Amino acid sequence: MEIVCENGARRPYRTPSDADRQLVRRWTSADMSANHHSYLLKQLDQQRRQELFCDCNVLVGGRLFRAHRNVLFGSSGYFRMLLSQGARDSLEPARASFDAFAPDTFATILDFVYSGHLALDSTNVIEVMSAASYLQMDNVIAYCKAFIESSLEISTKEATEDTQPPQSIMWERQDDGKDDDEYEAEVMSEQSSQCQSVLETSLKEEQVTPFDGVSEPRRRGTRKRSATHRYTPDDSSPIDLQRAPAGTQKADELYATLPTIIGVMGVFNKDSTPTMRFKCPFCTHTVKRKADLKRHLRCHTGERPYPCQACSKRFTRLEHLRSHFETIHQARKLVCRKCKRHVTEQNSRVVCEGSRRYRLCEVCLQESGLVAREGSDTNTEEPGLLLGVEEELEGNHNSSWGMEDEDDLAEDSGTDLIIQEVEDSDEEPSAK
DNA sequence: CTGGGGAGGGGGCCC
DNA sequence: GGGGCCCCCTCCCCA
Repeated sequence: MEIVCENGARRPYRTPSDADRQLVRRWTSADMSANHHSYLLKQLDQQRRQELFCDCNVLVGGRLFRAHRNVLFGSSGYFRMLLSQGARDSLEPARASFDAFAPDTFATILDFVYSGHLALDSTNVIEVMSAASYLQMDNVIAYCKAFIESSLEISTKEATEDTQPPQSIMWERQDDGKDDDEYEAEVMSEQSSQCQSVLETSLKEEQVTPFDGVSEPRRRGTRKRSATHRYTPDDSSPIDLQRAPAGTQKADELYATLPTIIGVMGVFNKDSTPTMRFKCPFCTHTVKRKADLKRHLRCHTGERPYPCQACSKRFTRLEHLRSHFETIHQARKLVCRKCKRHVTEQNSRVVCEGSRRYRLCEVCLQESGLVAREGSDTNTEEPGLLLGVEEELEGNHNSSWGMEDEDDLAEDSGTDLIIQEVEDSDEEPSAK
């Protein structure tokens, strides 16, 4: 068998060897694919910039962006929904308009779609993330999350190294054939492991409990006893996405940086009017009120602004602190801890064990053989004395629910309160 | 091993 | 928007 070339020359046909096949296979796989994708994307980007074959007009805040519906369709869940609803074969350009976010924000996202380069910095990351959430672009959201975590990590390092953080980070997608989910998982995994290692290092150095920056929310009702955050002087410094301190005002600051577009359309009311809900930029949770979102953000930032005066345990909410204090340290519940019967102020006594207090009825008190002993950790108080203590605690209740400096608190607490300074541990002082 | 209760965390919603 | 209440859930401890 012979092969006739274009110039008329004849060559004998040779069965391809294994080496030939390997060469072809190698050449047609990764490199060629990557080059082809890159080349194609560049061509599309050039066409977009020259407004060639653009069949989609996007109006954002009065500024017109022209793009290809195929590209938008393939990049955004929102456009996928939008474009699949319209006439598929229509020659008319598709149209979309957004007033919810800034033109520059959309330009950043559109540049990413056409180039794989996402230009993030501390001033635009939240807005880009929110816009991406609106446009249902999970990969952009993942990059923004990674950027925020990276910024927090940089600030942690900076606290010890005192170096200037980078002003911005350009996230560039590696064209390695991975789909969005794989890439997102990889980015998040990488960032997570980096943050984890930094946290472990700082824990060893500072012997403090970890703050995990912008973390995944704990499952509802999940308690993490080891995550109690201790107040430090740095806690009062405000958060900056570029240099985020392990502090207490993170939710407030994050909340302040939230752009207006964080509001998303939710389900429709009975009268067909849409309800506005506020979506958390870090998870899928939505709330009706913006103030509730602020509260929710604390479960991502890990901040616990309300320390217990008695045991230094910290809480995310004042009401949780109050409940804790009344239950653990004030014995407000008129229930005998031993027999569980309801009691009154008159027929019960408060037993103090360390900083913990609980009530025992007179019967259980006698059975337990508890007597007041000077200098003992376990003692009981006469009702009169108890009343005086509670009045003082009431005063504390009104003046400051644990927002004061803990050193001062220890002094102010006085001997009557029988409040002990606990070790720097998250465990409750044992009452057993 | 299991069930009950205490403690704490988080969401919804009212004032 | 903040404070507060109620409810539900989960974890932990203990009998």
